[in-house]
Amino acid sequence: MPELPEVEHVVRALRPVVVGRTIVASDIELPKLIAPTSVASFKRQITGSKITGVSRRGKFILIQCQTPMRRNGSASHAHRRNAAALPARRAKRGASLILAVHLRMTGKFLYLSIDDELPKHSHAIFYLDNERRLVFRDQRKFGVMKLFPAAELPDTKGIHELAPEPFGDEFSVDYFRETLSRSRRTLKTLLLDQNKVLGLGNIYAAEALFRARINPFATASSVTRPRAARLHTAIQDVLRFAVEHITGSIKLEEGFSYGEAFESFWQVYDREGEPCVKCAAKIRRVTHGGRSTYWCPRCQRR
DNA sequence: ACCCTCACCTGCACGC
DNA sequence: TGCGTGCAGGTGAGGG
Repeated sequence: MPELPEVEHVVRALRPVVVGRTIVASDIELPKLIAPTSVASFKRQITGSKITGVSRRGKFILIQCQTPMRRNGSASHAHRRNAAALPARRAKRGASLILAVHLRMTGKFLYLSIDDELPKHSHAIFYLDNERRLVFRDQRKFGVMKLFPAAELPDTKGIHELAPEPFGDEFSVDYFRETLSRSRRTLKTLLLDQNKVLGLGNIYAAEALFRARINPFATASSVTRPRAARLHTAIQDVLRFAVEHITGSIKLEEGFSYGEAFESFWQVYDREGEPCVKCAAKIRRVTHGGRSTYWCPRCQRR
């Protein structure tokens, strides 16, 4: 159930095992996973393409693929357009595609050998040229996959609106303060808006607010400069800590696990009624819109 | 632009 | 044992 650190972990785990591999065949068991693209079109485009890179934008996993040179009329429309627009030598290499994957709540990648049994909820299977399968499974079926020409990445809906990466220069204290000052929503809500602050989910938002000692229900625009700076630091610290401590291999089981350091890492999330680690007050929880917010009523008074 | 509710799905833990 | 309820780390649509 991934927030940015979990997605980053998946990217790092995928990269060494799939980059350089060619997808020789695929099965899509759940057409809505790739909608509105049809299964036939998806397979036609992806089959034979070589995975050239795996990266991340926010919580999207971006798998770069290079389609092979096509001989005749079997070329895709995108390829044909490129062939017309670009020099012949470039066109011969085929099209550059991106498979953007969002895991949502329960999406996972598995890297299986050919005789490993497919687990339940395996919705997409990519057969690689080394007798292995890259499997996407997703119990709740919320995950999405989208295949499009690499050139369209900057314009892709859902991606181009995303806020700057939390570890990039663009996500500065100034940017953060500006963003807060323009919103009258509560901090908790704002921190979950991927177009404003990128990478947090329900857990890390709660943890960042706790570390910054700021009330989740404070109005964003009313947060003082020093508090905004504190929260900015807390966001980066929380995400960085998680990225550094998530462990586990996609070769074996379900994506990732948390190292021992995590034992004491979640200080408020899922700890309703337990004593605050700093002041021993009882951690509180409220739900709105089906989502829980956890906080310490004493440390995060306002 | 915002807020709220609902929707998308399955499974698990809980209380009776 | 079962059954009903609420909850789950994400996001988007639709109405106000």
